[in-house]
Amino acid sequence: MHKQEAIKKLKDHNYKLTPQRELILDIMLNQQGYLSVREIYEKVKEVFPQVSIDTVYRNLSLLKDINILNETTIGNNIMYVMRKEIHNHTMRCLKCGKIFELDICPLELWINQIKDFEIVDHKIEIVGYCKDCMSNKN
Amino acid sequence: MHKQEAIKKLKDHNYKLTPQRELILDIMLNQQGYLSVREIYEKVKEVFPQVSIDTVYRNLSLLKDINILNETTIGNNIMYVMRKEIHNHTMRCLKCGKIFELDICPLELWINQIKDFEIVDHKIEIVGYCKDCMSNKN
DNA sequence: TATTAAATAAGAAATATTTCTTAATTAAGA
DNA sequence: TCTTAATTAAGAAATATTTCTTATTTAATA
Repeated sequence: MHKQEAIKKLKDHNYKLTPQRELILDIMLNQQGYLSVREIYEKVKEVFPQVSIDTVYRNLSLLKDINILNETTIGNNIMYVMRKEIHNHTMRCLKCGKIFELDICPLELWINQIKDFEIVDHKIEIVGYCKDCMSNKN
Repeated sequence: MHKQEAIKKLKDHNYKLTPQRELILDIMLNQQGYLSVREIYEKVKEVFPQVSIDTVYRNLSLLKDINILNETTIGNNIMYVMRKEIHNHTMRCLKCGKIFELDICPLELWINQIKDFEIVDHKIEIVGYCKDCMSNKN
């Protein structure tokens, strides 16, 4: 997702491009992994110290509603990440051979925590049994 | 980590094996991925409806202290998983070729959310630059 | 530039999470 | 079975997160 694309989506829905909203967009565009609301709020405050946390909640939720961000819940925690169009990760069924796209990247949750390694690329290969083959593996 | 091993660790530290503590251990042993404190608390309550959430916090923290559980923070959320001895996932440096062990499995955070697929195995391959080679890639 | 619907900050309110205190209970070993 | 240090439940307290209300400000378009 490019910035112009995101801005167009906002306009198409008659939402305004406020400085706060644009900053949140920039933060998410410059971020590989998932961030919690609090982490995003802290980053916004660096530029707008007076920002209301309500503004952050409101905008993240809105950006999710118009499919700019993906929202996920880990434990009790709401987290956001830029939406991806390309699906690099798949699950392959050992029985029927069907390939299922993983619309999430498990690595994105960890990327922020890996400090001593500059990640260039990664592959994830999951194998197992799909819904249809689960009960009939032979 | 097997149950007897965990119990021995408790005894070695002069900790008692209470029913609540044993249940928490069982829950974690029967769980592939990370769970939040709340998720664990809900499971404990199914057996001990009167359990205090403080008991859950206390025991999880204790089990982490004696290296039975791994604790991680995702966003604002504390999560726990059984400690693994086997490191299946590595990061390989493109420059010096060194292999670094990943003591976490990024997939464990997602495993609980994958409902329609029975995972048998998975591989994660990360490539990039290690700390020493980051600034000198040629 | 004037208009107006959308968005904002501020603060309160509602929930949720985490830690603490205390008195009662209990696991484990003598 | 007795003893005792460890553990517990209960409830309060301290924090943290999320939502709501209101008055004010502002982006976008005419």
